[in-house]
Amino acid sequence: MQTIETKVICGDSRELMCEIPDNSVDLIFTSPPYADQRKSTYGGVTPDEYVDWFLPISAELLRVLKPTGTFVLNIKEKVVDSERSTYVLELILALRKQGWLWTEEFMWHKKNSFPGKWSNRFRDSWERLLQFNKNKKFSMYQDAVRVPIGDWAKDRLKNLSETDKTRDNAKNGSGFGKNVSNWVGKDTVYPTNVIHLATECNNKNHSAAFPEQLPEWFIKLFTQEQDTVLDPFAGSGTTLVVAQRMGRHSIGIEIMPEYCEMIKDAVEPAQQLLL
Amino acid sequence: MQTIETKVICGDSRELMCEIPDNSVDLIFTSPPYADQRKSTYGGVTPDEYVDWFLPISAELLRVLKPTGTFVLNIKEKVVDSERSTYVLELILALRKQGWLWTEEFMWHKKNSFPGKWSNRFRDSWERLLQFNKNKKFSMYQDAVRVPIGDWAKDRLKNLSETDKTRDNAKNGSGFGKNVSNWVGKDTVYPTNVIHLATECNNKNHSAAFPEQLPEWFIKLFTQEQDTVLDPFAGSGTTLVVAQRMGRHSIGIEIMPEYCEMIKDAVEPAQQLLL
DNA sequence: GTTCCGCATGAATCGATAG
DNA sequence: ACTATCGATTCATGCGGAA
Repeated sequence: MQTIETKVICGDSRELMCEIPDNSVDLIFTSPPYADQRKSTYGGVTPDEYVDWFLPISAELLRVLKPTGTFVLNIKEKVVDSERSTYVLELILALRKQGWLWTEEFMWHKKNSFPGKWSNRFRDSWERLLQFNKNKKFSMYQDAVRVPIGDWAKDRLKNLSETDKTRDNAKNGSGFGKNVSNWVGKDTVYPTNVIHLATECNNKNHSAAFPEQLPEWFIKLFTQEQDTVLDPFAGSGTTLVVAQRMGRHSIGIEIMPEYCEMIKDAVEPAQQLLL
Repeated sequence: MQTIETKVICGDSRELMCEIPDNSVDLIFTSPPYADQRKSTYGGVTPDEYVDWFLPISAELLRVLKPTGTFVLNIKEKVVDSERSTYVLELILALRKQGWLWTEEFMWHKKNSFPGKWSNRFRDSWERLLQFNKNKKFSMYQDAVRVPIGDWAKDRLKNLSETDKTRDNAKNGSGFGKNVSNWVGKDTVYPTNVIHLATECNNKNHSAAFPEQLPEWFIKLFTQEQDTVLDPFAGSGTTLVVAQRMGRHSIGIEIMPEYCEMIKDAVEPAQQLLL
């Protein structure tokens, strides 16, 4: 019997992250408020201010993340005056200067982004998932996210299986059939850096910025049970809910009181995990 | 009867672009050599040098492009020392300083990306298609690239009963209901900014960096017949071949003599177009 | 004339080994 | 220590020969 802790902190990430000890977090997964032209909305930071606003927070993230931990940032720049803003590009460069390694850029392909039409552009149906690390060596559990092999394989391999396996065994004779081991259990493969998920329909009363499968995928990939996940912009709490369900400790910080209450309702204060 | 001209120039883009008149090109579609760690390979430019190497070329591109024209750049940064290089980000910022507008970033999802397995990353399965313009107003022929409606949309529309539509119309007036009425009975929709194509499998004697459908899509989207397409890094000539077949004039520049000959063999010197 | 299957082949990346 | 080269790993695709 193990306890899974899910901690919700209400307030500003810039002030409250000091409560979190150094090198204590295995995964940071967050989707910060995107820069917006309009001020005075939730987290209304303009594109110009964005990097300066973010850097103090990421400095704290760098402090609390374990050396083997990973920071995943879900973000997509908006269109301002017919152009894509460049603040995300500038943020990546600034984070590297701050000491982060920019390990990878995953792409989330939002399959069913809602229809719409503009004269000078098509619907935006992808978002960036930027992976940053403190060191070149970090924890990654690739087998946790294997996916079924593509449909092409079913057609190609269906008549091939039994006869081909025996033939390969006979031919090699001596050694342990190298090829055979490749074919056996070949119904899953490793994924790529393109993540194919539908956006969630907001069937509940609150809408999340991303579907539960998105944090789930990264939590599987970068953490094990009993590890700790941090979301400094918890929003409606999707990351925390998923982390708790998956047996990971989690910490969420959220500045909007109504979201805070929502998260507290959504998560159990302490969940018992059977080991 | 109209003549379609396909011009192949052998040599260095930096020197030979001066032959092209100002404001004469409708679309630049190119895939420059990606930055490479090793020197002394084809186009061996290191990541550090890349921006400085590219800017003189893009200055010429800015000159020859029509005010309503579009520049599409296919590129993807490699991994260097366990990190993604940042030269593409820096290039985008530098191009904006040079006067280009960064209108959009399309995503090419390569379904059959190069295989491999590593301890710290998955296979890279996408490339950037950066769209730059000289002005906010540019030519775009969206109807030319309509795609068959996706299965998800079929399901969605199928389950959408009359009452649903009325209710939605009543609820928020504009928006969903209106769009749906546009959709009903249609079997094509506008695409998104994610392009889903497999790379060409080179069992032929020529290999191209990208499949013909890639330039084809952008040529459809940004040009009409009799327009002019430029590829300053023509490579095996895919862009030119496609442009010619689609009834667009084209100019290609290529520095490697053997590729040059290949292109000249692949394209007809002057194609007769029946109007 | 179809359909089926074997095979080669990539805009790759890491880690070990060698100079 | 620092760089250059090489082998191992892996999967979707289209061609061509076979059934």
